[in-house]
Amino acid sequence: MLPADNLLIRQLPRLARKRLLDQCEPFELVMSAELSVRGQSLSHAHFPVEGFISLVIDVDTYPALEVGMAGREAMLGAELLLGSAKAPWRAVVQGAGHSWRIGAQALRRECAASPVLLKAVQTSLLVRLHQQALASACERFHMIGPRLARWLLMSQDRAQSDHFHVTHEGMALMLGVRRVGVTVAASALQHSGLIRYHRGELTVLDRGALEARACTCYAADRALHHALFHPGKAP
Amino acid sequence: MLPADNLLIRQLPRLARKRLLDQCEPFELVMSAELSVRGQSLSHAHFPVEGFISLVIDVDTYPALEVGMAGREAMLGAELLLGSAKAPWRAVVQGAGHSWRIGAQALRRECAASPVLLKAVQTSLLVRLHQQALASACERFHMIGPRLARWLLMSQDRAQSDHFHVTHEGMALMLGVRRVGVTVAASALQHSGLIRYHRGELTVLDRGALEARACTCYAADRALHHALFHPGKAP
DNA sequence: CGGCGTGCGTGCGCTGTCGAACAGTCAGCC
DNA sequence: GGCTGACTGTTCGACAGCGCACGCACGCCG
Repeated sequence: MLPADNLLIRQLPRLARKRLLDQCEPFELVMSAELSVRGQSLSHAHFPVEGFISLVIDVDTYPALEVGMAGREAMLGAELLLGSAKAPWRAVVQGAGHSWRIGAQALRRECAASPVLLKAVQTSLLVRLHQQALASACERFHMIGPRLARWLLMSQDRAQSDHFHVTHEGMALMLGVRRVGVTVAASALQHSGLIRYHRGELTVLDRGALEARACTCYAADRALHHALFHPGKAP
Repeated sequence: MLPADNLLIRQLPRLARKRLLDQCEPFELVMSAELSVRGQSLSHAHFPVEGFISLVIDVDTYPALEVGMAGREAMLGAELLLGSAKAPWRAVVQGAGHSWRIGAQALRRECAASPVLLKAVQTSLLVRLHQQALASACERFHMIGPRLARWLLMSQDRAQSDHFHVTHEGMALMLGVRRVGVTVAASALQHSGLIRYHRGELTVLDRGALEARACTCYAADRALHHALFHPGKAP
């Protein structure tokens, strides 16, 4: 793997990048591993290179619900800047792969020493804040089909592959719906030839069509990310 | 009004408080005024003393949806610390009253100069992040009745009065439901003697019973706030 | 005092999702 | 080669909330 192939790290100037990487250690993201559990502070921040991580919240006895995602375009643990409070969510590995991780204290130290890193982490946090606000509305208003399409697109972006491992059950937990609901929605997508899946192996066949079926939140999310990380540039 | 009767300001040590207030100017929160509009950066941060402010997001053609609240226990604009990006939400005054406001640049300057202020603003931001995550789940899973009860309690806390002005239409916009849905839920509460209302004037009669009817998010929200602002202390 | 706008209550049919339960199918393993 | 566990598909009744539409009541203002 290219040592800096996390986009947040890659955009750092050479010196700052080296400083940061010196403090990081490689970490293997293992499918379904939990990098943090509810009510505990995060010990490390992660900069995924290949895999990706979902932030999942549990309320009452309801299934589960994804409230955020972090892949190579972002980081997990930007909120460590704000203090080491216990988070109400779990961080679950959704896609296996390599990542860089850095201890909470070291991250704060590096941010204090490197304004450009600080800025990157802050922006990452701002993205999270905005994404969560949009996600609230998505959960309230949008239907399963479009939400599933959106989730597939976002996962594909982060998995950097048109093929990844996920079951209906797993998607149901992310979307906060029943497994059966996902089966219906996914069947429709498969029959239309947009995706193909078989026993947990899912392949995206037609991204364009999927984008057309996704709720507006997908486009909004990308626009947001772009606006914050590349202000001023055309899309 | 007591000059520092915003809880965030009040908890500052005397010197830091004075420094901050010197940079602030009084600002009148007028009912239904919009302190920021979608897609524009916030020009000032606010520390409400009496009124309170809702963060509202608009998606597609759907009604509206509240994604955050700020009253005397908090501040509006903590995210200015992270940069001055355009926010995807509107800030709407829900309860009239006094507030202190400070320019975005001045806020950043003061935070740089006063670690204790910085810490307070950071904690405020962390609270927002956690609240939004919980709110997502609330929007996905909970029913209108409990959500309405929760909203009434949260509003009462911030209005610091058992009486405030709000119509069914207004509550419907906050909860992202139809006005009729609120009418039904509110009637039930009124018939049970928990609240009383008449043409936009609403009074909470039985807080305890309301808490029993509210979804778990109300207790969760309070616990969160308490844990972050008063770590270590018993509830 | 009569009109009009705002706020509140009710009814009806529709639909997306839920909960529960069950059947079929494929993969790997002893 | 058959068993076992994981994954997928289907069905059924129930129901919360939706969109739409109509009616009523209060209060302000000319």
